Amino acid sequence: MSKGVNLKELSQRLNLSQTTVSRALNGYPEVSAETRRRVAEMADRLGYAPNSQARRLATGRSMAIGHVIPRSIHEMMNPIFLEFIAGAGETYSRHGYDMTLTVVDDTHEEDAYRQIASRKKADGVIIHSPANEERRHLLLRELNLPFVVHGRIPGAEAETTWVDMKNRRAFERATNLLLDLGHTRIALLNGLEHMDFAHRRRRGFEDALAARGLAPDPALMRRADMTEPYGCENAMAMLGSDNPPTAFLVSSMISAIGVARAVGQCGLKVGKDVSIITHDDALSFLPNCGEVPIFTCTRSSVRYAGEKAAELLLAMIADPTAKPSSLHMDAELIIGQSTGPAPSPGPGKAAS
Amino acid sequence: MSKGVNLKELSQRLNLSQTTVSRALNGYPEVSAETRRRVAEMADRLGYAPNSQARRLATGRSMAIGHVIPRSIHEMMNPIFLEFIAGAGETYSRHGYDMTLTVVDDTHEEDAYRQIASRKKADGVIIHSPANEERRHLLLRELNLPFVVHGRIPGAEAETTWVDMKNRRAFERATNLLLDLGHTRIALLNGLEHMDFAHRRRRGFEDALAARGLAPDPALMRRADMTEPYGCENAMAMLGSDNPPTAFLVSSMISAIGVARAVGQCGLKVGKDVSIITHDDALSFLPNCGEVPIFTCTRSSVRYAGEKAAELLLAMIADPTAKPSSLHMDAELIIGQSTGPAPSPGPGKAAS
DNA sequence: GCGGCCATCCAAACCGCTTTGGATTTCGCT
DNA sequence: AGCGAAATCCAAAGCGGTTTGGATGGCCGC
Repeated sequence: MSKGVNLKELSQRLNLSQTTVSRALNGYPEVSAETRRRVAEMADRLGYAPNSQARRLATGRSMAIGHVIPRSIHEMMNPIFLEFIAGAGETYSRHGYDMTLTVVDDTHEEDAYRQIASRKKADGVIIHSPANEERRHLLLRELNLPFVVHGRIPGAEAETTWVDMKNRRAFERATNLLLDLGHTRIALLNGLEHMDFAHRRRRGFEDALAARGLAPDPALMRRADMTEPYGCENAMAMLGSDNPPTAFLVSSMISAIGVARAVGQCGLKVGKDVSIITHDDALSFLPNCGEVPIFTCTRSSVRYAGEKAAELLLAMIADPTAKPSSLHMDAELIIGQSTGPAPSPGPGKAAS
Repeated sequence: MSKGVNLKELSQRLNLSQTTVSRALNGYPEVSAETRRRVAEMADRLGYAPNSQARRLATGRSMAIGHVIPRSIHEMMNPIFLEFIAGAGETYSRHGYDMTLTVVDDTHEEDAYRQIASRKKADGVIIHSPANEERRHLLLRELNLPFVVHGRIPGAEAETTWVDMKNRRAFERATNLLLDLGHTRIALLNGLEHMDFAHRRRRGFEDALAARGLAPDPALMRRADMTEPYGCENAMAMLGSDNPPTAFLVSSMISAIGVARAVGQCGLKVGKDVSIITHDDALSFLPNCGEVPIFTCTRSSVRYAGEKAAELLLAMIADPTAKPSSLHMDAELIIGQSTGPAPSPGPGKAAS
């Protein structure tokens, strides 16, 4: 635990060559057990730790994974992004990799990737929240930089490695649940639909309606950044209209909380007068659990997705020739307190 | 924009030495204008970019700032942390620094710092959310690793560089506002008080009460992770008690939303029957603005704090001999829709 | 005409590690 | 004994930059 010796000093103290010491520490076989022991002991007596820059230079691997976040992402995806990062970070550190974040404004995103590639700042990157017409994967391919996608790139599913949940399926099931409860006027508060995930969710919603011969009502569909006020304002407007929805399908817990606030402000009860189903990314600061969760939801842990995406990326780096393999996760459909049978339509309904 | 040449190849193509090329590119004076031009031109024709590992090794500076997040932090501070990071990240990239995150479980936090120091992974670090009895700064001092604190370390204010808001003052003012509105039963939903910021906030609350000769009621004080359910459940319990509060002072928007939900569920109106003041970290996904913000709040941008903390750290690295200099920011007190005069006490009050 | 001073440029050392290509010793086996 | 294989270990060559300590040549002043 002293100041910090380097390999040279360490090897001198041991009367061994740098080669042998290096090999002993890195677990190569051509060194005797006894020597290895001596080396290990001296190494930690002197508090030796290899300089990572030197090691990286020598091995040609930067032992880091890059995440570039354009401002547009982190404006809205904030909490989800961090949760993903937290999951990925664990995997990285377990494998001795570092994680570097680059915050850039949207116009410099491409530059950021080029820099990572040309200056060898990372061995691979993660693509976050792919859009409908995505181009980053083409650039990365050209730069020869391994990557995995959190989400899917439409049209490139087969040739890329990705981790995603079944967005369409989840919202289809959620919609069916509402339909089964008798709701027919269902509002959709979606995320920005130029993002792939939101696009798929809408399809799930529409498919479920169509399967029962219902057409979606454009007046009940919104798309935007998934903030709390977004949920509240739109729900308020819809509930105030003359043909209000009896149920909401919401793309994020945060907006769902806003919807719940609106419902309360209208003097209605969530789960009784108005049903809400939300997607739940299992964010740690927005727990939706307990005996009966507050919100009925489709749940899929973003954190877990981060862990898995990281594993796939590291595997890809370790063996660049391997075929792309992806992870397609089902969301859980969890019944909470926010759903109930559709209220009977007739006005002036009697009690009980 | 070709594959990627290195300095050697570049210098050969130019019939110059590596020395000269390196100097030309790094802006040293001992190279003629003409040569510099030629070098620059060829460099970008061949798409030359210096290998960062090599440069780091040669210069001995890692050009990176480390952030280590123990699991305990990111469980609860999630969104705030990311917002800070986003601010800091901008500063870093503007100065050519990288940002590396290390996610560790609490027991390995110290190891993480030791590794950063001994393997030279970063030139400095940021200490996040200091506790009441904090020890990280001692370790970092011992490791000789420059750092700045986001928040303050009690007892070490003078000898460390930090960026913090005036927590005590903010909550004192907020409490005074409520008192001025006639509220006397004010509940405090605080963050975990083993953290310095929460501790200060409570003092602000208590000081304001004391100044008017009021004693805080322990039944109206809570401390915990600032989740949404935390706000809701506790507000619910307090509002259901036989001597309920008429106002809430909350440490985080997220919990405040929970409080608002509870108020609604009790059939009461926020800003009329019950007042709420929250601290607002100006998180981008929880906007609390508009003509009249939803919540009356004390606001201080965490993002800005991140930018500033990063600047201080980089300055400190550039000149290690400089005296510690800190940034102590005032929070804005912003009147929103969630506060109003205390309702008249008498039960069975007549209308209007 | 000559020493001195800039202005330019370069060869080589160095940063701290990994890895190649032997050298040396030991040992089993015929 | 003799020999090849196996076990250990090492000197030195990278990795791709930066930086030190000169070289070289032109120009000025005396």
